[in-house]
Amino acid sequence: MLPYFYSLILVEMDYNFNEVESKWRKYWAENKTYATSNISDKPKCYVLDMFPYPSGAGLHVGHPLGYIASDIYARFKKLNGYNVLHPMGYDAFGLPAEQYAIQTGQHPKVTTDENLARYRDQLDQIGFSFDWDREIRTCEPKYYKWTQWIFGQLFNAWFNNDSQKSENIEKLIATFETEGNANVNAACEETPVFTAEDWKGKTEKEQSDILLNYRLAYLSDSMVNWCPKLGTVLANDEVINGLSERGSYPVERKLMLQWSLRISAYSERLLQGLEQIDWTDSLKEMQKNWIGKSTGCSVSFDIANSDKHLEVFTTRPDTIFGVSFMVVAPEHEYVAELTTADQKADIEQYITEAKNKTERERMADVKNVTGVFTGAYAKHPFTGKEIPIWIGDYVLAGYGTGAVMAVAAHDSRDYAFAKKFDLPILPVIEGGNIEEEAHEAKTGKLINSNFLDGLKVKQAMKTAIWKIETEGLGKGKTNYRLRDAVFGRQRYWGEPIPMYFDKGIPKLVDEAEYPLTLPEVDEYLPTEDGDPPLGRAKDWKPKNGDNYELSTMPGWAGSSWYYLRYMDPNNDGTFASRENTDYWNQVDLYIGGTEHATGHLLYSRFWCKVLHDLGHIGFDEPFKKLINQGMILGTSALAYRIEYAIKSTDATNRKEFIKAVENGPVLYLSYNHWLKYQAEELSATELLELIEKHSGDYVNGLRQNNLGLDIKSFSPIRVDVNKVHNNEMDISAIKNWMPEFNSAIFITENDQKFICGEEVEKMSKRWYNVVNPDDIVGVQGADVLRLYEMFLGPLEQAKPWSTKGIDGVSRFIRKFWNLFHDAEGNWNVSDAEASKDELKVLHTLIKKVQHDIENFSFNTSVSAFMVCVNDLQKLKCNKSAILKELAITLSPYAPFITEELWNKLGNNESVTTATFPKFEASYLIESNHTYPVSFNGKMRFTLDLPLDLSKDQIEEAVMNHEDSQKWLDGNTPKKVIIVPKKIVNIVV
RNA sequence: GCCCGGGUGGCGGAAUUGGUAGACGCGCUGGAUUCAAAAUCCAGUUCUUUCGAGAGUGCGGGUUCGAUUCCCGCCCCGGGUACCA
Repeated sequence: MLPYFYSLILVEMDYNFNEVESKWRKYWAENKTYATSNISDKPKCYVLDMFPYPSGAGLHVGHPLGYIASDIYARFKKLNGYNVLHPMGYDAFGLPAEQYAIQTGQHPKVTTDENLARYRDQLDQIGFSFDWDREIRTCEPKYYKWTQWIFGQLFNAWFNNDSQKSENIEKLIATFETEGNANVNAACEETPVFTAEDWKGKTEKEQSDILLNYRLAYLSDSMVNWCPKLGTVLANDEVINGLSERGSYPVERKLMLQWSLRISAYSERLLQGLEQIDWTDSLKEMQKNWIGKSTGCSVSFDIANSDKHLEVFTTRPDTIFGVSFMVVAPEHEYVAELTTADQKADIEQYITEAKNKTERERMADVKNVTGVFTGAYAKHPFTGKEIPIWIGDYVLAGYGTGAVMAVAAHDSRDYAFAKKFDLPILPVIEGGNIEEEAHEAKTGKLINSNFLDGLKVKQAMKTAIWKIETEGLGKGKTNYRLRDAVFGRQRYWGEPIPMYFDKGIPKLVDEAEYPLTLPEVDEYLPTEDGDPPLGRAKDWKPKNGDNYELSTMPGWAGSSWYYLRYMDPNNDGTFASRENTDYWNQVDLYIGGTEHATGHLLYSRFWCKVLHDLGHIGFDEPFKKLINQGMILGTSALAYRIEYAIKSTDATNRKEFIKAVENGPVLYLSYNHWLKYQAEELSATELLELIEKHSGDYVNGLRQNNLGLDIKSFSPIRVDVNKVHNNEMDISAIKNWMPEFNSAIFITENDQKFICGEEVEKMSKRWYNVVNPDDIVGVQGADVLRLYEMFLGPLEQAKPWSTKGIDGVSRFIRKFWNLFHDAEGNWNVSDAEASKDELKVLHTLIKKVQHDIENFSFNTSVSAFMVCVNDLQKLKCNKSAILKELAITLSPYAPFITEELWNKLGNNESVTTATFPKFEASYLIESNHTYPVSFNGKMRFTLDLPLDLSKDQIEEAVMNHEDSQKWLDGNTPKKVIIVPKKIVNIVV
């Protein structure tokens, strides 16, 4: 034990992060160090994080990963003279708070505010440079006032296919009034043609219904994803494998009157826009797949003995002569008409079965091919041959026309259908193994195809479309998979949709009445009539109409435009002034998880384009560059519980004794013992000896009664990772953690350590593997947390959290501190001039860090800092000129310690006002370069040569080297390759 | 099935994009300091080796003076997506 005063001195000498961090946290808040001005001569840089939903569990170490990266970038940009917008806020409407409200009756606002306060506290500890004056919360009326306003903009807009832009609905109404809808080319529901006279003759209700077909926000009867358990509808991206994203409850298809947004109108622009933005390929690919563009053509097939036509969409018009049957979806509108009398019973039964299948069952049943013949025939448009028409549930009602021309030879699904029902398979492209499988490749020449014979597939496609178009059978066409987004939610905790109904006509709430605030309700459940919770609100009536819309907006409404509000967060006259949105413009860097690829990131782009088209903002892509941070996984700690029974070596009184000892202690085995036992390097006898050694009395007692342990198996038991450090368990902490470990016996390694096994899995409370950032900050300091999270690996890669190695970063911080202090802990910085070696070390670092930050390679620059500090330590460098620039360079990564040292270096202003040092190449130039010399690719020796030698001079110098003769071994070199500043290779 | 990523020591991961593979950190080994420990510092640490060297970046081939990097064919892991015609 150390004398008390001695340990005090030790503490004094070390960097006291607690004191320093709380000091600067306070200073930054009081001086508004990170407040950003909207007026500046400086170039702007907008660095944004995906704002969090404040859940009850608080932040875990995975959350700050992206925030730290963006903070480093923002601080770096600020040091480089940019006016940086780096805000934070909360996506505060959402299901968990409402579910909690249903259970407890506590208002979701209360829950949300509590969670939010904890989030703020956790974020503050990590030292982010957020401008908290710009904080936004999507659940606050002053914010959602403008979410409602944007909804109004969507309601009052339609998409003109000719201009490929949204336009004001007034313009469309004017057109209807002067010339009807015949010449209007809009993204809309199918609407019968009418003249100006017809339009004027229609009632208000009829006009309203027609306009709903055109509006970007519209009410319609549509098939929606209904989740009975959550009591609400969900958008397509909120349904994963037939289960709800939140809570994983079953989802079914249901026809409902619903608000939707016409995002499908923007399919092409959302696709094209991807070309102009700097996102990762994988993310762009996800959006491309989600939009799902496919080009081909529509073809109309006459139905035999009928005046109807069956229209299909195909991407393979080249295979038209291979059509051997047609399949329509069970929900297709012609099914009843097509069905012949003798097929009627079968068809009806099939349709009933298909209807009763849930989405999930249908998905699970993909391999099981089903279908029924309708009894009807279509006529081939070119050959006139009769083709049977079937129904089958592999054809989806919602895509294309809900009917396909089946080319069994060249489509695997059609092939499977044909095999199952013994339909003809007609190959029309040479090659492939038609006996075994469909020949889907788009290569080879056409055969058995009349005018297409001999053409290559690609030519045949063009020719077929041309022929189909000239014969009036169909048209070249593009289809998109992207569906309109269902916008209403039958829930309480969301923005009220600013609509009311007046004699059944939906009308927009007057702008002057925004925000339409969320009314209070007695319970957060649907009403007895099945209305959403808002139906419970008392005295909630519109001035002029009958009732308000009762559904609320989905979670993604508020997050679809929040990046705009940060630009002008307190503006009460508009969502954000044009002046501010023009200045801040696009988000220069957006960091967030990939899970929002088909939700938030698509909706935000959509809203941005609409606002742009309507003239409210000057750009039509919100996020110029986007980086996805990888998920941080948990590393669970395992202790191996020994499952044993008591065995007796003596039959006498066995029962009694067993009864007496049956509730023996729980035994846990340390990892290495367990490993050896599994590998049979540790015998059962040896294990028993080990157990005896650790449990002394217990095993002794057993033996005295002629009893022993019979080891059956091992169960890996998860223990709290926060009580395990570098795989070593703190046994006393675990014993206090949960009663079941209290009397347990831990069989340790030979060095008395108990080592845990590992299991990488998602961070979750139930695996006891959640690590909170505040725990790390409390023990190691915020700078260490920041540096360590960056050091963990590439930002974009998913990686398990592990505290292995955090000590290395902690050591680095201490070494860095010690550069400024002598052995006694006294300030020791000299004003002497820096040496050439010291300058070289510093400028190598500056160059590296600058390059790394610009390329988002934060992990490697932490390494560079470590190398630099080690080198300076070896040089015993304490020159202020070096240390000053080093502090600025490190400040984006470790703001607290650098702020403290910067201040101690005699600066009154925050380090954030400094200028990031420029590296000077002159310090890095070496007069000599060490050339590795290889013979036939094998490195043999190195040679120091001046940098300014010509190739010939280098060759001469190499050949004159004594070792060269040895490796040449009397041969003359065939070739000498010299890569300047890199390598010399001699081929013999 | 299809579309993206990825596979490098005991571990996390580097490699200026075709030029000395394994930076940096963890862990481990040895040493210094200490009455002792902690902390700190120094040295070593891909594997094999007869100490000359040889092999080596998932596997098999290819291009090249030279391949972790480029090409072809496989295997495995992660993510996305799915009867989308």
